[in-house]
Amino acid sequence: MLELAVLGLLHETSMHGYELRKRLTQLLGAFRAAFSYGSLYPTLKRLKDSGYIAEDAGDPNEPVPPLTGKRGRIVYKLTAEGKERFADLLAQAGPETYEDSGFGVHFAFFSRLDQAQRLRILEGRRRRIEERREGLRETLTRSVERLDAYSLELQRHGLDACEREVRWLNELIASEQSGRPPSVTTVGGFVPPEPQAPSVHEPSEDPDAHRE
Amino acid sequence: MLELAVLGLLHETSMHGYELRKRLTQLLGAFRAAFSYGSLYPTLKRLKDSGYIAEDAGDPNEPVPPLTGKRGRIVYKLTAEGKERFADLLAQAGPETYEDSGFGVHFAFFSRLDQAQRLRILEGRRRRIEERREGLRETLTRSVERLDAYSLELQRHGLDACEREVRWLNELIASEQSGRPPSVTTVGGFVPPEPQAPSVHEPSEDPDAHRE
DNA sequence: CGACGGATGTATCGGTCTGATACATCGCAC
DNA sequence: GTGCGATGTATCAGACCGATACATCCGTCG
Repeated sequence: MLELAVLGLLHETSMHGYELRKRLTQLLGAFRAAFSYGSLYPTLKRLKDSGYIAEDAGDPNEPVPPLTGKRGRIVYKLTAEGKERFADLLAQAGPETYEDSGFGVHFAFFSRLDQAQRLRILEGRRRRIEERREGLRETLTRSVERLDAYSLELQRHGLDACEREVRWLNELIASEQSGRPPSVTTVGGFVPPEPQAPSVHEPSEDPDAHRE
Repeated sequence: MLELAVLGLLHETSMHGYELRKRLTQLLGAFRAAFSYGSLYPTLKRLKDSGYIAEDAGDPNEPVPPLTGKRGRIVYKLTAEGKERFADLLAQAGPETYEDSGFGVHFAFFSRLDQAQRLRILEGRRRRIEERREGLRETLTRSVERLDAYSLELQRHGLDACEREVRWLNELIASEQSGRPPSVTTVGGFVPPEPQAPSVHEPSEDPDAHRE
């Protein structure tokens, strides 16, 4: 997972470890806490040994900006093999792709996938969340007696979060299917009317209508 | 974390590993995926070696229910030291107590803490989520240009989730402060009117009014 | 009847990630 | 000029995951 994230970030710009972590934290802050240096630096070393990234000996026109002497920062750049590797990792969707952390990383680089791949991942994620949701519903209906008030409240909050995410995913999937770029300002569940030919049959209003 | 969760579950009933994992998944399904056997069984061994749990040689009145022969299930029970250990772990709130997984486990056993401890943990969690929320807000206002539409959507969804959780925590905190048990049926953000003396000043309607 | 799959049950292993820690430099404020 | 926070690289012990192995029990289907 970290590997994919690092390659993805270096795809945009060359960076050193410290900055990588900051960008990582910012980019994935929504879905996972943050990757720590304890995994970042070993990963960088591994990627370098594999030839996916290489030390970037600094642009001559930017002579080591603030840092000057000694063992300063180490800037990494993506190699051609690295780009290939990134594309492979991003496209091949293993089961962990739909887990919280994995999904966040994939989603962050969605613009590098085509529509079909995006749809596949979104639907896989939705399936995963729906399973979690069903589990919670079952717990809430079947074992109300066996759990104390706090546990129940926890289940309820989890269920609510699942339902929200499924709705979010449904909007994204509808967006993709209508060929439209991701939400312009879908803050309150409001989708702005876009000027577009009514191509297919539009899954209507029901946010839960899709198989099952 | 797993240690605390296992001790907490065995506090209620003696169980074997397989069932422990099922209960674990159910109880914490809302906040974390699940603990795997790869960490559960080593933890059980460690807890047993430490004397916090012990093999329960089966009730004589229930002579190994379905399983009969060979090396069947191993039922564990909590020892006196285990109960102490559980109380310690549950009460001492380290920084990881406010992380997703840690908070879920603590919350699940809230009924074994007193009101003051519950409030401390809820407020700590709220602080953590507020920090995450502020980070997301900053990203969304400051670096809109630098991120593509999908990354922005990810941030927005994360921000929404944070805001919801803060609101949830505020309700729980208000509940605790008014000495009332956790929500009876607070499904849609609706708090049923409860027959109770208007003890303190009731923080009114604003879900975000609390310091800051 | 036997064969097969799925739930139950215990257990280990390699690998990933975390949290703590160490250490060194830079720039700034007091 | 001295401390202090941000920048920067790096390692280590330990927690946890995913896969795998293996064995039993039970129901179903040919």
